[in-house]
Amino acid sequence: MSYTSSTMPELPEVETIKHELSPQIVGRSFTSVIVFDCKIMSGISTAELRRQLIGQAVCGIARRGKYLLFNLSGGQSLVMHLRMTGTLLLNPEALDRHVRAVFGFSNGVQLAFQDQRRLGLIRLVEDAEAVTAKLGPEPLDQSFTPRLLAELLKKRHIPVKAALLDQSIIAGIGNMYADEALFAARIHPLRKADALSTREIATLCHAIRHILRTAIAAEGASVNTYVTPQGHLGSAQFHFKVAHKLGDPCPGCGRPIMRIPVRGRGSYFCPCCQPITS
DNA sequence: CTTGGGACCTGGCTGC
DNA sequence: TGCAGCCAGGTCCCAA
Repeated sequence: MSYTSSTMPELPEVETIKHELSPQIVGRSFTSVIVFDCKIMSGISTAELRRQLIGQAVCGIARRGKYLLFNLSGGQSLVMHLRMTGTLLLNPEALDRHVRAVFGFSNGVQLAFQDQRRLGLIRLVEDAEAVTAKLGPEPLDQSFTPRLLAELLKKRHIPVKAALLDQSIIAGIGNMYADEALFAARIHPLRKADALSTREIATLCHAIRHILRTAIAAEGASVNTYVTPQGHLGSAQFHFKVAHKLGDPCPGCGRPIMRIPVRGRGSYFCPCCQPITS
């Protein structure tokens, strides 16, 4: 079976990027800003971006959902979202034609924002909270308990898969990890969120956390475009049981993995291990 | 509140 | 071999 679509950065990939960038960039200040594709920047000219960034230090790099937040010494934040095909690369040897912007730092480090499909975003904001306020809770926080998940899902009469993908309900889960979590919890993606039992929600909660933690330990999933800023391939895709595995035997029962659209998104699951009724 | 659709975007794939 | 057209999906936006 071959992978038919690209992985996009979800929570584990963005967390890995944060982890690799922090020791290189935190405490350093911007010395240069080059923008090759101004579409990536939202609402600010290159000249203005340069004027505001150069000389500012990066106090810290944080992740919220799938957003990467560079907190700056002047109080602003440089917010990046990689969307589908965005990657951040440290000190690239050559600039691919998909590189949209390059930031230089006081220690000589160069950071390239590369994005084949040009859906990624970079924004300079006064307050990162303005961007992240709409996001639901972080699934890896201690506070993300079965009780909280039950609270989030109980009024949602939508497919549970759609609920997991809704960033205002839970932040950071994308298509691949939603499928993996639902398989691990043996829940059909079309089950209504408000119809899950307490036991199913508890299982799903633990599955989400386990899947994400395992993927972070594997430095994310490299199915197509994703690489870490140091250029490593992630290996989380080797742990996948259903995501992007149409027709492969289910690791649970051996029957073929199926794919159905849920809210227009390809959803991989095992009809035998994840029955619609239960 | 929900669903459904389109828009954005481009490379890879399919089918003729 | 060439080319048109479809598809992938994170997020936003609009209509019903």
